[in-house]
Formats: sequence, C-alpha cells, structure tokens
Amino acid sequence: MIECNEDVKASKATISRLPIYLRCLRKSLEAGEENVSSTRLAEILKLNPVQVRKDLALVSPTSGKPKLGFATRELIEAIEDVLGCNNTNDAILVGVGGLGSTLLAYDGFKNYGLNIVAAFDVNPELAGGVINGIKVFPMEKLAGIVERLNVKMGIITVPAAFAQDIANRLVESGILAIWSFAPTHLNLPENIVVKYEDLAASLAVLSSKLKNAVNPSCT
Amino acid sequence: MIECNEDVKASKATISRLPIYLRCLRKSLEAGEENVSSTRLAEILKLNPVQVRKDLALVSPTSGKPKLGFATRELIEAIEDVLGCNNTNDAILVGVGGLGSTLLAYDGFKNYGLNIVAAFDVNPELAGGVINGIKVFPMEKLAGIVERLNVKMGIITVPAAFAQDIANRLVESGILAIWSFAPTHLNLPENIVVKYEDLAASLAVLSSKLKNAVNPSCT
DNA sequence: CTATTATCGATACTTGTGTATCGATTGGCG
DNA sequence: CGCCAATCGATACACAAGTATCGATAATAG
Repeated sequence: MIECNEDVKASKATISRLPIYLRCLRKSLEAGEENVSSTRLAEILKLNPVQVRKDLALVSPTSGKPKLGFATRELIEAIEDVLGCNNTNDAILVGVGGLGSTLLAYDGFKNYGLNIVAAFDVNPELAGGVINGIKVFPMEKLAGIVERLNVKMGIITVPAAFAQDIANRLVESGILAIWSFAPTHLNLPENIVVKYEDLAASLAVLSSKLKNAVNPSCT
Repeated sequence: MIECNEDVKASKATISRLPIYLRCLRKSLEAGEENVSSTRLAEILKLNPVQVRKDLALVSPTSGKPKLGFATRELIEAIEDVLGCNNTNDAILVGVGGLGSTLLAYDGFKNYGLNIVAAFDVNPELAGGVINGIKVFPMEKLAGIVERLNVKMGIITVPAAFAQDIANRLVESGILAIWSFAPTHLNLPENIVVKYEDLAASLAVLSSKLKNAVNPSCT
C-alpha cells in the first residue's frame, strides 16, 4: 500500500528543516539560479553551512559539485520526494471554527504534500457547507468517510475541552496520526502518533529569547 | 525597566515544556490534588519522570517532598513566575485575516502572559473594527502606537509575500521580537529575535513519524 | 595549461538534551 | 515505634544535534 522511494534516514531536526530549504530553493529557482551552494543557502537562512550541507547530503541523490553547489531543480525534486514519500498525504479536519476554517482556506499545504479531503463539525449548521472546495460533514459521517477514503491523518481544531473526545473518535475510525491544535494533552494508544501544535510553547521560547536579548544578566 | 524575579537558566527544551506542565497542573489543582509528584506528571504527559523532575527542579523555589511530591499551587505560581518574568507581555498583531482574527479571538494567551494590545491591517475597511476587545488600526498608526505603548513584540499573520515588508516596518517602529506565522524566511538585523511558527515543518515531522509507524522498514 | 579558489564530503569534536541509577529523605502502615 | 515504599536530588552515562577542520575536486581566470 505504502511505498517508499528512498531509504532516507534523517533526524527529526533535519526533517523539520527540509520544508524551509524547499521554500528557499523554489525562490532561488524562480530567480533563475540553476545552481545553489550550501554556503549560499546557509547565508540566506542564517544557518551553519556545514549543517545545511549535511542535511542536503542526506536527501540529495547526486552529490554537489565543487565550486558550483547543487542543481537547484534536482534538489527541489529530491526534497519533494522525501517529503512526499513520508506523507501519507490525505487528511481530514475536525472543528470548522476560526482556526479550522483558516487551515481549510490555506492552499499552501499542497506544496508540502498535505491534502485535506473532508472536514467535520458538531454544529449541524456548518455541515453541508464547502470551504475552499472542501466539504463539511456532520460528525456522524466521520467513521464512514475515514474508512472509505482510507485516510490516516486527522487534524483537530476544536476547543481543548472537546479534543480528547474527538481524538478518541478519530482513533476508533482508524486514524493513525493526529495533528492537534488544541492546547491540551491527549491520552491515546501507544501506536498513534501525535504532534501538538503548541502555540503556548512557542510563545514561551520566544519570550525567553526576548528576555535574554533585552536583559542578558538574567541568564 | 525590565525586572527579573529569578535567575532561571532553563534550556529551550525545558522552557517549551513549562506551558505543558502548567496546563496539567491547573487541571490537577481543579481536581483537588494539592500535591503532585513528578512521577504522576510524567505518567499523564507520557514523559520521562526524571526529565520532569529535572525541569521542575529548575523552576521550583522549594524542593519537592519525598513521598508527596510538589505542592501543586506553589508549582503553578513558580512556573507562572518564570514565564511571566520572561514575558515582556504586550504585543501587537499585523494582518487581520483568517489566522490573525483567530489569534485575536483566542483568549488562552492570557494564561501564558501574552497580551495583544492592538492590531493592524492594510485593508482600510478592517481598520476601526474591534475583535475580542482589540482595536484594529490602519498601518499608518503602527509606529506611533508601538512607541507610545512601548510594545516589544510583534505577531505577523500576513501572507508570505508581504511578511518581509511588514517585518521591516515593525523593526523600524522599535519591535524587538517577532512571532511570524508567514511561511517564509525573514531577513532581519542581528539583534531581533524571531520565532517562526512553521506549520510545514510540523507537518513534515508528523508525516515522517507516521511513515515510520506504518512502514518501519523504511527507516 | 596551470594556479586559484569556492565548494564539497568525511572525520573528529563539542554542546545540548534525554535517560538510568544511586543513596537520602520522609510520610504512611503494620 | 520501626519498617516499607514512594519520591526526591545528584551524579554519571548515552545519544542526538550542531560545529569545526581538512584534504579532495573541479570550474574559472590568467
């Protein structure tokens, strides 16, 4: 069912940088740069050149050429391949509130291999609606649609209080990976993979950086 | 101007876990648990108990008691203190689109010390509006308001194409920390701290986890 | 055609983060 | 009143991630 083009074993840190490289490379290509060096990429993204080179070496099938760097086009395809291979692509979203609608309306996910195929909400008034081409269904249809479309990834954008309940229903329906935007911890079976999008955590890190920048004595 | 209650030197990883502990502790307290052990916390959050203990040891003024653990109330205050101390609190937001409005409408940030005091948008139709008690101003007012209110943190929720321009204006106005939700890299002076909220990166990590769960051979 | 130099990949090293283990402490139970 | 068990803090260890250095390579300029 699931095929994998390459046996890429990249660290979590590397993987989270790939989309960043990808964006930058696409820009470079548009600007007509047929080749790009790790040094150059690092300069733009304010990263360590060695780190960039190591990351690229992991995903690039062909090695970079001295003095020139990597072929931009080839590198883009290589990263897309890895991200595409990683992706089990289709996802459903539960909770068509402010955040949910925003995510549905955002077209950028396609560039990274995510495809939201259906949305759900408890509010029956929302059901039947269409956002950005994605239909909104009542919760009752969840299990059926997940099974029929063989979707493995669920996105949770409901208030924290309902997140656990929704997560349970997703798991029951056969979902294997959950991307949760609800600020709460979910209690789930071992085999389910979860990624929390924790804005509070991000904020804490930023605040602490700011503090250190403004008032370094406090470190 | 900026005071710091404690000389807490916690790693980035630890700091990003503090809000998670905080949420969990508040729940525990509501449930009437006056004391909580690191073992218990770890169990709930599926973390390593030693890791939790180390994190707590960094922020807690009083040491935990054997057999009992930490005083829930005290611990909550301690974490709030650290996060509060770190926070330079006030922020402005630029880009009152889907995501921007969602963030404005979200009350949860207050629990972590963030206070959005004003919003801005290029669209003059939005200017003059009020979302969740926060006024929306036209871009022209940016510099004046930032200076007058002495705001140091800016949140960018505009499309990627405009993000760099907005970031420049924020910096010119005196902003020191930028929390960017635009999927693009920003080119900024050394002294400005930036945190990217990169959904694509999160997604990549989740996808790769899912892939490994479904098809471990591919590792 | 040769010298120069930007870039690569490989190796070794450093730092950060997470984990395992230990003896010490103290509340609860027999 | 003394034992047991849970928990703590500290130390030491292990692994992940980032960084520095070096020789090799190939495009370019003279």
